[in-house]
Amino acid sequence: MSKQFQKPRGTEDVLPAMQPYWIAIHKAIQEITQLFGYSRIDTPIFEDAALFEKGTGDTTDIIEKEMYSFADRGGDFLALTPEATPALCRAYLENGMGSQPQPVRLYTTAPMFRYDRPQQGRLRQFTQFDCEVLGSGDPYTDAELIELLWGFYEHLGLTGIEIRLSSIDDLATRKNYIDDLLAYYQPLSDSLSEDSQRRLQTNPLRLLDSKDERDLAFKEKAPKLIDRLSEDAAKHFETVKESLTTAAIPFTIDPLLVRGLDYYNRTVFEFVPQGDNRAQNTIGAGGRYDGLMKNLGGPSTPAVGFAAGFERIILEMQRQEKILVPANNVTIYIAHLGTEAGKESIRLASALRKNKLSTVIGESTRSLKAQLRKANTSGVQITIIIGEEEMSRGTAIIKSMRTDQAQVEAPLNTIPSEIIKLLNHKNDMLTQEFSTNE
RNA sequence: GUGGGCGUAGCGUAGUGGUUAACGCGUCAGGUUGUGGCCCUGAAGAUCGAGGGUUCAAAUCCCUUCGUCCACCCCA
Repeated sequence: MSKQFQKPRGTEDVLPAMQPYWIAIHKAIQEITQLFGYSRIDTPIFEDAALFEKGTGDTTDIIEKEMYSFADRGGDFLALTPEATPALCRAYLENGMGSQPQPVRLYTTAPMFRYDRPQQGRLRQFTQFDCEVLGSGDPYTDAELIELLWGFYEHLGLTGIEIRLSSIDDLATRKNYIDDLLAYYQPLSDSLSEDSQRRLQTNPLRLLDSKDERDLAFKEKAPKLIDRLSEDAAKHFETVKESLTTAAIPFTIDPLLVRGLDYYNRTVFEFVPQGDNRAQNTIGAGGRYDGLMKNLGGPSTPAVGFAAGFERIILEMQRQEKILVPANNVTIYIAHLGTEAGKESIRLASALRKNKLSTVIGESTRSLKAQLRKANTSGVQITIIIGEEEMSRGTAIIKSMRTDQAQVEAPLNTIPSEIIKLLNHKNDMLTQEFSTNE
């Protein structure tokens, strides 16, 4: 025996039992993006690695240590997409979407890849729902995306989601702020956690994100960017807040909110389930990135977007006990005995399927009893029985599995219509039950 | 990348040095002549994650490795 293969670390099989969640998410995405007028786009699963180095930022962890990059046989240096935004921006630029009516509203769902150590809510291959509004600096679009994402979770029946909102201003102001932040933290260096001492060097904004007890007090007193926004950024932020209030979307201002990717400016936001203390609990996040397109070599084009991770949303659905089970779609099971009946069951199944009736054929190796047992556990509504006796008479037996009605024998060519009649009758009874209950 | 917990049939578990590794669910087959659900009986299915070591003897102790979970880091 050769060894059992295992899926690569940090990947998941989405088994049939989990498909209802995926279907529900895809459906919610389809509905909400349609309501907001977004168009679907699909981009390749791998791109020029430099796209992300320039786009996401070559000092971010995502690029520095987590990117699945490789040289292909022709020597091109490629990467499996670690995030969608740079890829969508590339597609926007490459396909001349800047010449279409602006802004361009796009969404996609795609697998993303990051070489990271897996834990709950963190996978090496995960799936994101991604929305971008390209070609507008209007603060209304920021609010629109937040409203869209809010509506998306509503469609899924999720409750208790908190929106954390902040503004990180534009690059110049932020740079000055970071200098001040460093000036504040530098003298305190010895009292900080090891991680935060490192952050002083690598990513000062992350100081505000520290969970270490030693850093908490300093964090509180640290200067906050949101208190000193530039006039333009402050005005922009005000409009975003007003728009959200108008749309009746609740949010909290989080002055400590920082985003991991270099390209963000002004509006940043995160969606976090309340009462969830798990580490990887952000189920959606995004912000504005007015500088990205220019970084990618295109004309300066303002844009804003978000990403939401399927797997984390599913964890939250389960935490909220939104338990979904696979629907049994099969209506009819054909139990058959003997070779002639076996052939007839193929003809019958074909006829039934042409009538849009979902049908499976029983296993010829099994006894009639075993076939019926199987029909029962698989939850079909109707079992058709054909044996030698029925074949000699040119008939088949229709047996209802969910009601106490006696089984009936009918000529083969009338089976589909008989079954349709039976199913409609049952549906009529159901609607009657519903209406009398009112 | 760092620290810690855990890996026994498809799933959930028992067994913590000593004869052929146990139980429940599930699967499959039977319970007379061609009819499901309940019940009964039986069977298949595990080289106890993998590799090495200690021992007369290892699922059980030790080491390595892989996977997984939790936290950090980071982020969806």
